[in-house]
Amino acid sequence: MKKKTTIYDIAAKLGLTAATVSRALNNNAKISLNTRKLVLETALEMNYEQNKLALALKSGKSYNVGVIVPRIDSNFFSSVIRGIEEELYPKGYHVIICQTNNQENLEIEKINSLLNVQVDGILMSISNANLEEDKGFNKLIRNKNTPLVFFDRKKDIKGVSSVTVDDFKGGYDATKHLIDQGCRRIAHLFNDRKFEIFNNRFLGYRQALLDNGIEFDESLEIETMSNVAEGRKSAKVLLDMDSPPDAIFSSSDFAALGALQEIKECGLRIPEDICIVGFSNEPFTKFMELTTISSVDQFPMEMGKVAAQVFLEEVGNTQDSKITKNIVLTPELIVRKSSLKCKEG
Amino acid sequence: MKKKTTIYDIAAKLGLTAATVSRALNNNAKISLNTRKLVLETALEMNYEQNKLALALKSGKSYNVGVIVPRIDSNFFSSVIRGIEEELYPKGYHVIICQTNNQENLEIEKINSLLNVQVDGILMSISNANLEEDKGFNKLIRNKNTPLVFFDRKKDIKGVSSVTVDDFKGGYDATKHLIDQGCRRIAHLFNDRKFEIFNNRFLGYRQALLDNGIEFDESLEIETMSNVAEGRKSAKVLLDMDSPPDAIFSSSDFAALGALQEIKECGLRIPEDICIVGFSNEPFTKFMELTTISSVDQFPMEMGKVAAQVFLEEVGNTQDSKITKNIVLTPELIVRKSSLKCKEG
DNA sequence: GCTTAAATTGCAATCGATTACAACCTAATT
DNA sequence: AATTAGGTTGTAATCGATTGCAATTTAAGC
Repeated sequence: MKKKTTIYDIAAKLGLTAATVSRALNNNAKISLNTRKLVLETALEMNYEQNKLALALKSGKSYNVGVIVPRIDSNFFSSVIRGIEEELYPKGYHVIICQTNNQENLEIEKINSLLNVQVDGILMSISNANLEEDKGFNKLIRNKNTPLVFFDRKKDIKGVSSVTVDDFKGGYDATKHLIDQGCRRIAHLFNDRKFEIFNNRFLGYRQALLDNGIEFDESLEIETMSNVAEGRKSAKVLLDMDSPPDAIFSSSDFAALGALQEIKECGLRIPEDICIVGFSNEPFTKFMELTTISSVDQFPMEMGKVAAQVFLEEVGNTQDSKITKNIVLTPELIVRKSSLKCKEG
Repeated sequence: MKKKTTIYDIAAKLGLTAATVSRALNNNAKISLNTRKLVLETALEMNYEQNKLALALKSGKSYNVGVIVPRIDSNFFSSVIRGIEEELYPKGYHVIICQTNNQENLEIEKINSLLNVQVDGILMSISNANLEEDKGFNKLIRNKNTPLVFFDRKKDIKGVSSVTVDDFKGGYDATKHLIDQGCRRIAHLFNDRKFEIFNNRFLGYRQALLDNGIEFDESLEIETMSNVAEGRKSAKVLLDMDSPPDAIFSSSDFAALGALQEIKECGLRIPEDICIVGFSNEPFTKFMELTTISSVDQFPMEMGKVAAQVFLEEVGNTQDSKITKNIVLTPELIVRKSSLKCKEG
């Protein structure tokens, strides 16, 4: 059984035409009941399976979508992809994965690569916010046949839909929660503000302070990359201050963890002395041995599902009047031990 | 710019034939330097991009591989997939993701689905070890055109290659390490032994005890599912014993964490009173605030790369004499605070 | 200047499926 | 009995690229 059987094989065996077989198989056209039954039986017998490649070429639809992420082995992105796959598979689509490692050139290259294999759409989280509108994107946009949907990290390009999370609200809620816990000197570990997501968390933090009559203190705002070591370093700086903060809101769970470790090592208590809230709801935040970490959940799987739905709408929409959707999901603050002073919260 | 340009468009513009254009584009046949240059320039001008779908249909190679996992949003599987993608993309392949949620029927369905879209190979981690050799697998094997490679969780089918980790050694090393730390009553939280991987960890544990003159005690061997709550439950059982263990080797990091939490809450110290070693080296094991958890690293990304290499060999091998490879990777015990009594380890 | 070989390019089939249109047969209507 | 409608099936083009073979042009050899 080397070669796969085609409709021609079936046709030959039955003394029919491929056209007839095709129609019988598709139940569609008016084929006599007899031949239809005959074809169906023979197809089963000969182990026939439709070659979707041929179909794709003929129909112009590959039923493949490409997903581009910086890396797949991060809880956030793999959860988004899970959502995408679960939403799209039942509709007949397959999901092709591409990683960029945050390299701009790879980003463009993989977009083109996906277009070459005739994907019906591309869902992506851009790695670099600074990216000017260049070749790859322009080509995507110009040729309206291939819908593009951004998720989480988007670029403002007209005609391109996006699904993001309300980072401003996330930052705001986290900060407000800390204020409600009685904290007044609230530090913020923020990440590169050139990224919309980080900037919005920052702005939410500032606004919450403002709304509650707390003046922001720039010395409490420390740029910190998203890893444990950097979190520790920033915490050290904060603890060395004359009047250290009584809370830290970190735009990254990893930095939050680093801060937590540093603070505990200095003999301070969490949340009694210093409250901590992170961002992203990484799995480990709830897997702490003692002090689970409060964090902001972004519902990545849900984000994937919604992005998939937006894509489905766009491919389904035959009109030229494509409506651009910019969907913003609402994040949710998950309060855990690291920030819960009063149990009656 | 609605429609994509094809070689026919180029040919028409140049008063040539598609055949000539194709050859010029492929540098291959003997096309005069003039026309070649002309074609190349025009192609660039018209923004031509090869339609890989047409190529795939013609050549019989889609340059797509399917990867089937129970779920993608687990650190282990997403790391494997990362490895696969990084290894395969440079060779011109794209990776299609499928999830089974551990449902057997979905497993078969997705195999067939992938075969229908003409993937050049399938890499998979089976969800259920009990699976009898049924339709989907048989079809794959019978039609030797599509290589199949198992990773991590395999099935013994002749003619099918696999890449796994030496779970026996992982279990052995973890246990031996605990013995070296002076532990003598070593408990084991194991998972469903119908799975080869869990059974091998179990056997490694037993063998290490045997080799070091420690008799195994069945009451210290508790079947425990891979989650925090179950880990706590089992730890409770162990702590309630007349002579509780002085160490726990868990076949799951999640169960290990549960045990750690339970033990700490009971006021016992780790590692002084009880040592703990987990399995899988989940990210959170090193992100503990105080007591980082020792664990066995399975090098999932490496596993993905190796599985991809095996696939590449199999597609590259035109001979009918396919050699089945069963590669076993060596895991590595990562010793952390939860099991390190003597600092001079 | 004519034959022959070499260099280019075109023709047409192929991959596997779909589908508009044509053709055929059968049975019903007048 | 002839016309017609309806039901079935075949013919051939199409999707976009590749490739063996044929055809043509060009250049070389004598």
